[in-house]
Amino acid sequence: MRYPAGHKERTRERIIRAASRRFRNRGSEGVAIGDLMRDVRLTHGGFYRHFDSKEELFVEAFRCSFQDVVRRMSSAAEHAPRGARLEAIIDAYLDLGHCEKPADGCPFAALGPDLTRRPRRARAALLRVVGSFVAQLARHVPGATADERRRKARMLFSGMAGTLTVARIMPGRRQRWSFLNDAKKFYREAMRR
Amino acid sequence: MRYPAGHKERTRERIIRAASRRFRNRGSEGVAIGDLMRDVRLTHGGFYRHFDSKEELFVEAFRCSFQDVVRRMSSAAEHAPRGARLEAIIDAYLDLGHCEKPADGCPFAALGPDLTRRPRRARAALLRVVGSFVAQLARHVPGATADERRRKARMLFSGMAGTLTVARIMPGRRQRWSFLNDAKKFYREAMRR
DNA sequence: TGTACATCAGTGAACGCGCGTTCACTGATGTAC
DNA sequence: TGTACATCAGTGAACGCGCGTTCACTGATGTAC
Repeated sequence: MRYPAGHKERTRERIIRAASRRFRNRGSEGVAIGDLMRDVRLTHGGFYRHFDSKEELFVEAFRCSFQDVVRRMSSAAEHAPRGARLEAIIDAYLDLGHCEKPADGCPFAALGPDLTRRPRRARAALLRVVGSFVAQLARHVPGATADERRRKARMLFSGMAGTLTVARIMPGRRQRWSFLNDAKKFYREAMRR
Repeated sequence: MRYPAGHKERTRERIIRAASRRFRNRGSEGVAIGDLMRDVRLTHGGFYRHFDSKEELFVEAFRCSFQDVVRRMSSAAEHAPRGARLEAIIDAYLDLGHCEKPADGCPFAALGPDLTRRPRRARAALLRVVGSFVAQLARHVPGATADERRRKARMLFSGMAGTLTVARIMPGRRQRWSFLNDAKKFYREAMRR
């Protein structure tokens, strides 16, 4: 073969990462394949050696970026003392930096309603991805039963995602900052009890 | 004139209403002007007698549909007994019917991240529209000061909007229903204290 | 070791389509005289 | 009352552009012999 072993996989991965950034920045309709391939120093024609369609790429990109967020939240939790892990995750998710860099952030906050319009099958797959984050949150949420923790974790995720989206509309940095701080307090308390 | 007085205004209004439904169903990029004008039994060319651009229409449509939601929530509050008005609004917003008919529902839950990508000026205008709903909620939220009520109301709105979006991804009706019920309980309690 | 051939990631021209926007035109009614 | 003209919401052909997708081709390397 012309390229070393693993080359194709690496290229595919690079396309997915570039796409996930573009999708989060511009929305699922705002990304042209030509621009995307230019990001990874290739030409548009090569795209179809890696993906059947743009739709397939979108799902992959969502999955990939969501897993990044999960990892980031895990890391925040690990670096916090034992009793403060959930708060560390809340603070990390509602962080001003996260809010101001959607390209690196939670793809649900950047693309949520778009997922709503996908076919049932795709939605089920995307929901499973979201579920992995909820499960992670649930490990840190207080509650009598596993079920209760799961339910509270779902509220936490969906609420924080909506909050991050609202914060991103705010034109002023100060306003965003203050709003996010309120939200941190709100969700910390709401999860405590 | 060829048409009776007020005819143009009525047509403009019809276009806005049709657009607001289409935008909520398909997203801000999913609406073609030709289809839209066919909805109101006109042809695409006439569009520009009413709007400078599709962008202008989008903002108008958002405003219009948001006001509808505010009215619907007002009506829910009015029909509830004095002490249960906030709960009535929460129940109305997180209603399964609302969840399953995005075309008639909250445009923020249907288009939120899209607003994020508009220019600063447009975002400020859209945020003011959202603010009118928050102000309405704040009237019913318990709290020591007006400021505290406002802050809590913001959390309520942004959280419920995110929750509605998540519910819409769920493929099963039963699952949506159960999730929305959890959310109603969650926000009722969170607002109480 | 050398030669002929197969492989396949990537190239870039081309196709087809949809869509936002423009524009000359229509025709019913209002207005000026 | 009657006639000529102005108005303007709506029509539909046309324009231009961007974009998803296809496809014949390239050329470096691996493989068969």
